[in-house]
Amino acid sequence: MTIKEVAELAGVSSAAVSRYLNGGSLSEEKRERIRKTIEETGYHPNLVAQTMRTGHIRQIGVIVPKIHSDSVSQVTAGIARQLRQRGYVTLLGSTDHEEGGELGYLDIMQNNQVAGVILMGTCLTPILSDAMRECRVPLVVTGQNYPGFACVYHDDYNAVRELTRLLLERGHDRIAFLGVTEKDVAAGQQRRLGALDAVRGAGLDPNAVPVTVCEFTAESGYLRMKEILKRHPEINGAVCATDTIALGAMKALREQGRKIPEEFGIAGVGDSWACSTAVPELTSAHLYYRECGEDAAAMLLSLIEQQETEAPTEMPVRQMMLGYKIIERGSV
Amino acid sequence: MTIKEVAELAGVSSAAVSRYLNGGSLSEEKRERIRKTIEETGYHPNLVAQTMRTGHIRQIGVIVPKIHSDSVSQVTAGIARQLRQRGYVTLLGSTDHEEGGELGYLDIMQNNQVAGVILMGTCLTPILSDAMRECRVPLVVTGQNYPGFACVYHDDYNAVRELTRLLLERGHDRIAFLGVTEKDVAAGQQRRLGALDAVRGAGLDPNAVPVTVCEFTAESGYLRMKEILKRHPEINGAVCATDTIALGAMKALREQGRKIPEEFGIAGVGDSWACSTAVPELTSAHLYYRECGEDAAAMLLSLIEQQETEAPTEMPVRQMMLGYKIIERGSV
DNA sequence: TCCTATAATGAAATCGATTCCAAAATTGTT
DNA sequence: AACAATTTTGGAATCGATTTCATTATAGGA
Repeated sequence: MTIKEVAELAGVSSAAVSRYLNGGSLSEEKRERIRKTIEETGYHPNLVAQTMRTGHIRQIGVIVPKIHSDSVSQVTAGIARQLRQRGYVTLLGSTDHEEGGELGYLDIMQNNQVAGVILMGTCLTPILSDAMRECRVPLVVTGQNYPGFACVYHDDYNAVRELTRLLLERGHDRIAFLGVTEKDVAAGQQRRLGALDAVRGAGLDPNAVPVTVCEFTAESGYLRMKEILKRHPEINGAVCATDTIALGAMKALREQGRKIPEEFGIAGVGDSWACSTAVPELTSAHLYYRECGEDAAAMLLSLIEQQETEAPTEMPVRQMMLGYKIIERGSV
Repeated sequence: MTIKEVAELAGVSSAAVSRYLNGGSLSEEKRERIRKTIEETGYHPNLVAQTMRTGHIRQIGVIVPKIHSDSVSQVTAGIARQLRQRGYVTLLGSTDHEEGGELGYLDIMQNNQVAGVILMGTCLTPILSDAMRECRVPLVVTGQNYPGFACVYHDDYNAVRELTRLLLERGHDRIAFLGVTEKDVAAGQQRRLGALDAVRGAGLDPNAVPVTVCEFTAESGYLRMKEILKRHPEINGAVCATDTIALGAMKALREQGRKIPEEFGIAGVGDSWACSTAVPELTSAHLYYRECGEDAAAMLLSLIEQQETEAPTEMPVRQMMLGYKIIERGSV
């Protein structure tokens, strides 16, 4: 079914049908004939042809490091939900943490003529930064604060700072920090800084805090925790950059017979569903992943609409930081 | 940058440039001039225009019930990976379990002129079945065996049967089954049948097995398990339709002071990462989610390629069942 | 050298929509 | 009734690619 065939059947020109669909002067009589024909034929305009002619496409590219991950899929759910509500569809690209995967997808998305891109940030390399700057369509970053780019991200620093403060208040004053790669500014650097600043704020020596770097897995948390317990048997608490790491670490603590929370306090970040199935339940900082996705999508769409309507006035880069909520459970 | 501009710069016709890109007779001299011009300008053909002209689009619609879920995101990762490898992109639609959401997305995908659709199945309603049959592009279902449609799914029945057999062999001979809605044939009906048939196979009475229906959450598993323990204090084992439910159920068991695995055995399905962080670690049936996604994508692409090349010969519907692997851990 | 195959070439048609424009129809004003 | 202003209308151009087709250049064979 094409617009021409509909026009033919309704006995009008294709221009008339187009005007019917998009608004334009049309006699009531033809309007009715066209309405009926479209109803009977079940005609839907071809979006590809529409895009071709107008240059407007309602597809948004979403580039994520690995869709199979609790936090990533939550953010993606938020994005997809918001986009759908506003009549857009999601073009998903999952890099599987492949080196330079974002670059490839940035190209793919642009070849597909997407109206905008949401990039879930992990490590910002100069080469990626360049590619992002050269991106011909609006772009919003989630989960990281990339200076100079529109971002929606979490208050990682204060979330972990408060979490650590809670541990210290509970008397777990010789803590270790199980972090992730520093290449990841939000989850790596910010969370570590938050933990160490809380230690400093309590009048303790941050240099005495054992700091280790884990993968984003429970297995890695388990192994690193075991090492720390061997090297620093005196510690009585651990702040972990993610829940997964914390849950792995708890296994190591059980093996060593450390009593949680009496002799040892532990906390994670992300408020994963698994927190409440652990023994004891894991204290964590809730981050608003879904909202992050929704806000990022909303921000992107407003950038796109701005670009389409207004003259290209210079606009300020928008950065949005979302709060957090400490969920206290039995592990501290 | 359009093909015309490239042609202009290279001093050839746009037809020549098109032939350069798609193969066709071209003198070595022009070939070189075009190559250089494309390199200098960084020209990429406009995929929308290409699609417009050829009718071939390299986008696949993927409709899932809820992207924020362990199993769903694993399958999606497999799909996206396979599609990317073969030069396709993923148009993601997450229905958030909204009533009739699949129908809406089926329309959206077709309006976007996708080359094919992968539908992650949950509940098959007659109305959905009709919509799927009316789908104008090839379609593959994952996770469910919908008769008459191309499917890639798991051996849910035998996975749970073997799991249950294991529990019984370990002496947990008075088991309960914590299932999910029967509207979901794979996770609801097949898994329940597997459990009950194993009971029957062991010479026990399947009618004596308490069966309950949970949501797909740990909280729900916790509540239902608590009820079962109150009503049937004699039971000494539980087979759960998902790991999440099982992990929730374990919390109820702890509260009641049931010793796992000495006095009580429990098992789940899905081999979630959280299985190995539980105390004791949860025995589960590993389902090949990622492979399911990859195989579904491969199957869809072969259908598409078949359709594009061959005459429309009548082809048999392909149904692929994937195996499972029992991962025995401390909970049985 | 001449003639026939074959390769190379670009003008033009095409995909399905939107939109400009000039012409036709309708309305309102004297 | 005559004219101006406004609305309605469909033909044709357009978006950026591919592909057909007729034509020209080249190669190979006698």
